[in-house]
Amino acid sequence: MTIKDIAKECGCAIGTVSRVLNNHPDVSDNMRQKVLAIVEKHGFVLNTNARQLKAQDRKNIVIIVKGASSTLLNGLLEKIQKKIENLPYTASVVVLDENDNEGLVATRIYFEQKPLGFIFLGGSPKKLHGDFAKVHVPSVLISNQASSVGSDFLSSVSIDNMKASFTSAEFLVENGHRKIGVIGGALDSEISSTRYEGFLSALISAGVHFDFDKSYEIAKYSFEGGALAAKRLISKNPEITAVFAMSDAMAIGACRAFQDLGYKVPQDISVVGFDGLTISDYFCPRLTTIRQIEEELASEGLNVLLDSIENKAPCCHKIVPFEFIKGESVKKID
Amino acid sequence: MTIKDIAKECGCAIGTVSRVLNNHPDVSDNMRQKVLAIVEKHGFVLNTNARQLKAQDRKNIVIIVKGASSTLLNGLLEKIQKKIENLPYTASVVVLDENDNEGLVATRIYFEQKPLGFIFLGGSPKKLHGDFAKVHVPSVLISNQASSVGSDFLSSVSIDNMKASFTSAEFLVENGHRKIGVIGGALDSEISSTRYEGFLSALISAGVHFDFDKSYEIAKYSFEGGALAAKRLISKNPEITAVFAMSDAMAIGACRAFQDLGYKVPQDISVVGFDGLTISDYFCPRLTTIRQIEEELASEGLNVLLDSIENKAPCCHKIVPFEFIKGESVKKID
DNA sequence: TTGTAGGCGTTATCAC
DNA sequence: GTGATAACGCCTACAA
Repeated sequence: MTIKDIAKECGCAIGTVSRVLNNHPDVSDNMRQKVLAIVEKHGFVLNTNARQLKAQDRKNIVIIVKGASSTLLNGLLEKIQKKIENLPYTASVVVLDENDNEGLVATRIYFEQKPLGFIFLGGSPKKLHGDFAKVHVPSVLISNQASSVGSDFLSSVSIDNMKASFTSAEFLVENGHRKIGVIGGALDSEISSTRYEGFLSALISAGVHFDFDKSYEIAKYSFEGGALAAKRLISKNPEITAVFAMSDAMAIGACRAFQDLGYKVPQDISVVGFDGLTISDYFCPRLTTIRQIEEELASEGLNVLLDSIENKAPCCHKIVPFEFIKGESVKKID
Repeated sequence: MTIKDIAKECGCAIGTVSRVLNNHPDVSDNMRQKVLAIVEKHGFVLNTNARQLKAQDRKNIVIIVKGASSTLLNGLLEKIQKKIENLPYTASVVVLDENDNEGLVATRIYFEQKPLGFIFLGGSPKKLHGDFAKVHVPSVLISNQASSVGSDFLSSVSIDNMKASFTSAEFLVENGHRKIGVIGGALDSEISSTRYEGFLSALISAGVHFDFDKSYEIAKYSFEGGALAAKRLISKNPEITAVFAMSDAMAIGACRAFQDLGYKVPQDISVVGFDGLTISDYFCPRLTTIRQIEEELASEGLNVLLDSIENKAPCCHKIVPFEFIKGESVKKID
């Protein structure tokens, strides 16, 4: 069933049908009704491929979500999709797992679909090198800093990770903690190293020593990763009184592991997280954490992208505010 | 940049370029290399719209996810996308929030894109009536039963919710609980009413009375919903010794609320959940729950859909096994 | 082995 | 207001 069939059945030309279906004004009411009736009768709709082939301007924005398990990213995704709905664009979503390479995927999609732009929800600037340099459409990385990529097309919106981790670490120190363990990602990840830096400078400015080999455990950003790392950490360094975890998921995993080993949180050991996931407010104990404000991240991210797309604004790297959540997972010690 | 430009630059005809790009055998190696080199140099790829316009067979499957916040669904989504990648189909994803109408959205997409089929991750059979009846392509609802819809195109894959909730409730009863509260959805939702039915029949067969008005609290399937309902429940019926929550999220919310009110779980009150989310194994206490096996749900769901698409198999409603997780959130009482 | 040309379903620009 | 007709980018007989 094509526009042609409709035209034939209607006894008119295809142009007329097209005009009706595209709400062009220059069609007689009479004809319009007639066409509409037949269209309705067959439940006919225009072929999207043909339209887009013709109307050579795709208005699609591709959203690439890294790690389906992150509640933060899913909240963002929903918000952004909702916003785009009200704009003259469409959005398509690709969900990747931790091991996929978002840069490669984006590059493939770029050539296949020629979207207007990309939004990366999570994902690492590290993966946005190499092939991705060929992608010459505006993109924005949300929740991570991407200035290190040095691309003319890639913007980013994130919180000040350094300051945030500084704040958390400072809070631990202020509460009397001196022997602090860290559960974080490998330091070749920009985000992990930035958070580590912030943590470290808080300790340094408080005159607290930190022994990397003894007190830093590398883990995956997940419940399981946090739990495993917590066990390794406590066994090689049983004196620690607090743990700085680089994500809420890790923090929760760590809490679980500590409880399993007979330590109570925060009575026996304090834990701080990072992200401010919904669950962190329902977990027992409520997590002390850094909340990334979804609304802020989502709307700023989209704004930056649209500004690049519509006004050819140069790429930029925005910092949005975060919130320190006091929670209940840190105990004051002497 | 089109096939034509490549041909010109290459000094050959567009047919040759097309053949190279489609891996046709009848091209001289010489020519092939030459074309490939130029294609590579420009990073050129064929226009998807034009191909599909021509090859009139769209191979797209649309996945509609209801409620971005569910970890269960997101795990499923990732698995299904991965599976489809290895098949001669593409998949596109739409994420809806709790308030959207998945039936309406699917209907719109059906007419706009004419996909091969739909996969609903979560969502309610209730919403798949009405307009959705016009959607004449195979679809499958995953994690809920859809036989009640009575559509010839809509299959479903789910666990036996009745048996699962029976199992949970039975476990509570076996552990000495007689005064049990329920935190569930409104009973006009098929899933909630089925789970309630299973719960009830376990109580009945154990000779335990259940007073709906006094002991059933309607809540949203979320942490917050569970927490609010738990507070209402305990204030109107402080004698309960256990709570049957219809989702892990609700159960976690309830645990949080109980702790806030000074009740310890499971010492003072027992809680069972439903879903078997990853967090349920990390929460403190570990949740007693029903695990829906993602792998099973994902692969069965896709199989059912593909069987309908490829072999015109009639729609069917499959039951996949669940797992009862004992956890630590139920205490044996006398 | 390679080039040519018609057509996929639509839109838009012409005439009429 | 309406009807032809030429693109859009690609594939594929068919011809050379």
